[in-house]
Amino acid sequence: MLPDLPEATVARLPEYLRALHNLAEAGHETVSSEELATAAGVNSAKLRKDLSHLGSYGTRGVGYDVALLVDQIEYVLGLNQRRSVVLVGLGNLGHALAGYAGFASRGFRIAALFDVDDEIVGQRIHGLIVRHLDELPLVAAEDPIAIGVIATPADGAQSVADLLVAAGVTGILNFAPCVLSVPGGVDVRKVDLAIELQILSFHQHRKSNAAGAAALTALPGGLTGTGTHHSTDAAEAVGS
Amino acid sequence: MLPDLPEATVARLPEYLRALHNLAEAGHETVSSEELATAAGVNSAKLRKDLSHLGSYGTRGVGYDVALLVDQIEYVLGLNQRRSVVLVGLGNLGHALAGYAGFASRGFRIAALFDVDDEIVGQRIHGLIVRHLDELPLVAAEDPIAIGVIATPADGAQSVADLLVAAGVTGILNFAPCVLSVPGGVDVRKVDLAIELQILSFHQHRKSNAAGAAALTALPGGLTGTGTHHSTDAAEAVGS
DNA sequence: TACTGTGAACGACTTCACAGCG
DNA sequence: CGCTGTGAAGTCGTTCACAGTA
Repeated sequence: MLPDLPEATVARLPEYLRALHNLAEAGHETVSSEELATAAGVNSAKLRKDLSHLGSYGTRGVGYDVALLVDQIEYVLGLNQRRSVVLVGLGNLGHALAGYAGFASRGFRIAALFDVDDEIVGQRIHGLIVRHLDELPLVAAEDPIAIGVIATPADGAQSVADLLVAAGVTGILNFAPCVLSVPGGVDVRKVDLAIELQILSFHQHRKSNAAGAAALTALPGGLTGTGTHHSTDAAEAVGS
Repeated sequence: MLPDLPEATVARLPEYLRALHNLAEAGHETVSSEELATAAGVNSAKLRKDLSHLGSYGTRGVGYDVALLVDQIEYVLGLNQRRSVVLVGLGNLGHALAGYAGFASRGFRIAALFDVDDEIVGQRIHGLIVRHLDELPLVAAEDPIAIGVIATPADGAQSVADLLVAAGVTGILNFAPCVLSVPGGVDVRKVDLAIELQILSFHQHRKSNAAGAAALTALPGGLTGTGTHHSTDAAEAVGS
């Protein structure tokens, strides 16, 4: 029933979905691969190939039906069934995550907040009482947890992951700066601010080192601006 | 001077760096590719190839000198020169980011906080006064800004990006759920919680759909546990 | 001997370019 | 005619397996 999607495609589907929601709100009923691609920040060939993997049917000469495509993508991503999310660690970051609107927007429900600090346990944050981490098994027994978000310091993260796994969680989003080891079948994704900054730093270091050399090897024709970037391509009109 | 590194390698260097710092604190003077690889959550072949791109010299039969490797990686990533970071948008998330310790830990310095909301401008957050976004050019003129972090709602993000670029910023970290378009030579990286959750959701949906089929097509030999995962490989000891 | 560094095989993803359909 | 869907080519990244060295 579910097609086998390349990881790279899966990672882009949520972006397509957001672009489609925007288009729907703006009143578009159909959209061409070219339009949707620019809205999502990719090129149209990639978008078409991605959508073709879903077996999704566009209409040649017309484009894709926006509402239909939304349904297809939401189905494939499993966004129909509401998934319970628990958040562990309510320091600065956890506090912010608890209030993040994007959480609720796509079928995710924050089921509980956990911490181990006595100063934090018992507090009400964005409408939920923070419970002690020890209660996690009870909560999980009541209402199966789909996804656990770890926003603790690095040293506690592995043991939190172990608890989550023991409670039946099969998807973990890790904000702690460390590697987690989990049994097979459990999916871990990592978000790390410091890593992102260091990658940006590399590219700047690279550019400033290249600057001297670039002056010497300047291309005849002198079109600058095609620098190092994996980012959104800003070229607006490539004259033919 | 700087070697040409594959993007995939660049993205892993910060993780190696963190692992190395941990090892150094634990008193290790040298480390083998195998040890470092597990500490960083990759396999050893990948690690060796990555390091070989830096032209880094390990010692055959021994391993890598921890302190030396730290220096090499920090140099390549450009972490020697302190880079100024500005943060735009001090809602829930921005507030948390302003207090994030990881910011300062690797040569990044928060130079200023900006917002447009009169309720927020003027507040002191983690030791810095929030300034109005209009003052960005002044701040940039005084002290060149390397990296801009956008933590605003999606609708404001593009114009913030434009202002940052106009102020000479060449690296942007975008937390807003939207695509930014920037001129060539400006590097944008995106962090999006909702996307990560949706990817996790996909894998769960996939697993639960596969469950029925898997029971029928169970492999002779019956080794379960090698599920769908791009995550840290949890295999602890693969007996030979 | 124990480990690194690396050519070569492999696999994944992207891009091209066009056949084919509405 | 315009646009999707897709084979085929090209690019990038990973893994293997071993030669070579301290």
